[in-house]
Amino acid sequence: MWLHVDPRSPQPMYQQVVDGVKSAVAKGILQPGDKLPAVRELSMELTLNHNTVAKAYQELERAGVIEVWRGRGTFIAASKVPADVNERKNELERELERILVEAHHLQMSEDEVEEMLRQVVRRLREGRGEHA
Amino acid sequence: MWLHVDPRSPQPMYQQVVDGVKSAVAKGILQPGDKLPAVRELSMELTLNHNTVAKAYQELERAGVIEVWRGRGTFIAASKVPADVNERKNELERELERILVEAHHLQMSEDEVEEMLRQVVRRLREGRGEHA
Amino acid sequence: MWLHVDPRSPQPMYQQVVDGVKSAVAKGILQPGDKLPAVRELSMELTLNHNTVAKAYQELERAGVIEVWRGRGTFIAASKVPADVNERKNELERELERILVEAHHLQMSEDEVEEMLRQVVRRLREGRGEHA
Amino acid sequence: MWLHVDPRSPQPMYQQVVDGVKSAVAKGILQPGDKLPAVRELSMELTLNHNTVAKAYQELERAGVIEVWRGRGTFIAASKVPADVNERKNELERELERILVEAHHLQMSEDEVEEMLRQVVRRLREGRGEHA
DNA sequence: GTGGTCTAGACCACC
DNA sequence: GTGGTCTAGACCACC
Repeated sequence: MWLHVDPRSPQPMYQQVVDGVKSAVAKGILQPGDKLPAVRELSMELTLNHNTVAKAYQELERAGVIEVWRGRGTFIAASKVPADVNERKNELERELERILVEAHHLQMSEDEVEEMLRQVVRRLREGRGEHA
Repeated sequence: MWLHVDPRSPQPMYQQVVDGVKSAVAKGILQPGDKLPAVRELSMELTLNHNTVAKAYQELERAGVIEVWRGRGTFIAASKVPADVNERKNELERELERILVEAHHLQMSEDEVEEMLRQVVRRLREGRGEHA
Repeated sequence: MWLHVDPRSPQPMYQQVVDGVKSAVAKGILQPGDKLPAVRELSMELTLNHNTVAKAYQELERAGVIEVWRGRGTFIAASKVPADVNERKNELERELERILVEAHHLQMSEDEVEEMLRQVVRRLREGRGEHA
Repeated sequence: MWLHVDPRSPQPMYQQVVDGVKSAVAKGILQPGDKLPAVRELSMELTLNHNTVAKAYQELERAGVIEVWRGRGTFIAASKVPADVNERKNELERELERILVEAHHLQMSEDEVEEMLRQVVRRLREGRGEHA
C-alpha cells in the first residue's frame, strides 16, 4: 500500500491522507485517470473513520488533484494549475525561508541546505526511475 | 519592532513568537548576549496574553536559543548545536520533500524550486549586508 | 449533437440532461413536435445508464416540456405555462438574489450584474439569429 | 436573529449557514470586524450539531468572508477579492443563462427577467436604507 | 473560553 | 455500488 497514516503524528490524519495522495501523484505512483479506492474501502484499509477519508477526498477535489464522478467513484485528475498559484508560490517561499532559519540554528550553512535539497530531488528522481 | 504576530494566521501565536526570535537571530538582528524584553512587556507590545509569550520563551529555552537568568532577565544564548540535531535535520528533509510535492502540483519543476531557494538565500544575505 | 453531459460536474447527470433539453428548446434548436431520441439510444450516445436518461425524461414530462406517446416515442410539447408558475417564478427571484450576494463577494456592483445579464441575453439572441 | 435554517430544504444545512452569512454581509447586517457567535453557541440557536456549524465556518474562512482568530473567536473579514474571481464570474454567467432558460419555459421574456433582476436590486437597496 | 478533529452510526441522492 | 450530510459525543490545542 502506497499510503500510511500515523495517529500519533501532530498532523491531522485527513491531512496525512491528502499529502499522501499528492505525494503519490508527484512520484508517478498514481497517474491521471487512475481510480482511487472508495471512501469506505480506504477507511477500512487505514482503519480510519469514513468521514475522515471523505474530508480528505473533498480537500483533494478542491485542490484539483482528484475528480469525483458522482455515484461512480474518484479518479486522479489531469494535472492543471490551480487558481491561486501565485499565493501558494509565495507560501512556498515563506516555508523555504523558515527552513533556512531552522537550519541556521542547527549550524547548517545555506549551502548545506541547498545541497540537502538537491539530494532530496535526486532521491525522488531515482524513485521515478530517472537517471542523471 | 523586529517582531510581528498575526492573530489570523493558522500558526499558533506562541509559535510565531518562537519563529520570530529564531529568525531575528538567524538574520543577525539579535546577537548572543542581547537582552530580550520581559514576558509581560512583550505581551503588552504584541497584545498577547502573557501565558502565550511565556510558552514561547520556554520553547526557545528548550531549543537553546535563549537563556533565562532568574531574576535578571532573558538573553540570546551563544549559538550551540542542540542535542537532537540529527532528528531535526531529518525533519527538515521531510519538509523539503513536502515542498517539492506541493511545487509539483503548482506545475513547478524541481529546478525551479532550487532556483527559488537560491533566491531566498540571496535575499537573506543582502539583508545581512553580505554581497556575493 | 446538441446535448453534452459532464460526469465531473457537481450537477447530477439526469439534471444535466433535463437542463440540456430545456436549453435546446429555449434556443430553438428543438421545436414543438420534434422527436427526441429513445431512452436507450440517448443513453448510449451519452454513455449514461438508461435509468438516468429515463429519470430525466420523466422530469421533463412532469415539467410539460416533452410528451411521451406510448409505443411511438417522445416529442417536444407545444409550449404551455406549467401549473406551478408562480412558485417557480419566486424560485427564480431567490436565485437572482443569491447571485447578487455572490457577486457582492466578488466585488461586483449590482449594475455590473445587470450588465452581465444583458450580455448573456444578447449572446442568446445572436445564437438564435436575432439582431438588435 | 438574522440567520435561519430549514432542515427540509434540498440545500445542505451547512450551505444554508454559509449563504446566510454571505447574505448578511452583502446586506450590511454584518460588517467587517463584527464577531460571529461561537460555533457551539450558534449550533444551539439553530438547533444544529456543532460539527455542521464548524463546517460552515471553515467554508466561509476559505472563501475569505470570515477570519478565525485562534482561541478567540470568528470575525467578519475586510472584504477582498478571492483568488479565483474569474472562474467564479464565469460560474455566475452560466447561472444567469440557466435562469433565462428556466424563465423561457415559464413564458417569461428576457426583458421580464431583466425587470425581475432590477426589482430584486431595488429591494436589496431599500433594505440597506438606500434610496433611488 | 475558542475552533478543529475524530469515531460511530444513521440516512440520503445518485448511478 | 458511489460520495455527502448530519447527529451525538469525546478529546485536543490554543488563548
